[in-house]
Amino acid sequence: MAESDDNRPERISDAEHAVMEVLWAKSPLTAAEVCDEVCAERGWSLATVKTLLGRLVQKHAIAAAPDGRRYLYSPLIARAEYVGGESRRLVERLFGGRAAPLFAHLAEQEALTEDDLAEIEVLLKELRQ
Amino acid sequence: MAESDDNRPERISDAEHAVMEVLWAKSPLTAAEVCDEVCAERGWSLATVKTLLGRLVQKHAIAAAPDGRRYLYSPLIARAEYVGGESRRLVERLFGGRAAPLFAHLAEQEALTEDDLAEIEVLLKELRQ
DNA sequence: TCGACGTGACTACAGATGTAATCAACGGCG
DNA sequence: CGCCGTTGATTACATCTGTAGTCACGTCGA
Repeated sequence: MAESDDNRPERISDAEHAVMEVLWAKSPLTAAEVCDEVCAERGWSLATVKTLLGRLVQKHAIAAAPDGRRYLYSPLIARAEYVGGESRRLVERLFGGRAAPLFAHLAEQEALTEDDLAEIEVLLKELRQ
Repeated sequence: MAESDDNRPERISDAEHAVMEVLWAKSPLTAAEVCDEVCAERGWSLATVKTLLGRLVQKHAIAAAPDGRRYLYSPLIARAEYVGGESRRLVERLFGGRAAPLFAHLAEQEALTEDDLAEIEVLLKELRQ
């Protein structure tokens, strides 16, 4: 057990993230099926998708289950987990861990819609009870 | 006005961001002074800081004003600008541009302190009036 | 049976990033 | 006046990322 224990999930890059989104939306999928979902949108070739899938497997972010002579890929980490981690990273880096300033920023930038405000209001109430 | 317009600020990497933080906190500073602020914390050498400063100058993120035989570095982009951009990028990538789900996530992860909640409540009221 | 095609493995390669050493020049101290 | 240290510039180099080509192999249809 030399040093293999990468229980700390490795960083997922931007392009890799696009692939993850596809698998989170629907899985398991073959490489070709993943390509069907993103290749047009991002202007990728199937080869690119294969590379990304390979890297994600290495990073233990997805699993490759043999199915005949190809693989079916499925996410190993939950979307919520990833999203949570990334959010926390950002809040940490930019706002010293405090979420309120982030909220203030989004508000200033008018990045908050009426709907957002309403939803947040509801959430606040729930958290407060 | 050929094509020079790099008005879109180039991407600032993680390490570079650390340097920006120092300059946002106080500027102008010399390379050595910047190093005083971060080298210990991040385990960097002065050489590393110089490289990062150079790259930031190239990216037009900071300005280097000659002062005798060295430079004084100052931010060219405001922290609020950077922070705003990064926040929006994240919300865009992970939540389809909607801020409410981000908030919900932070709430779930218990990343929101009582103080955060209070502050956000106040902000909400302001936005709502 | 045989060849076209789907498929994963391997390779490629440029650019970004993290981290730093080395070099050359200038200016102040002794 | 000459040497040393400070400083920016240049170069280095491993790794990660984005994007893709190539290759070998096995399978299915003709």
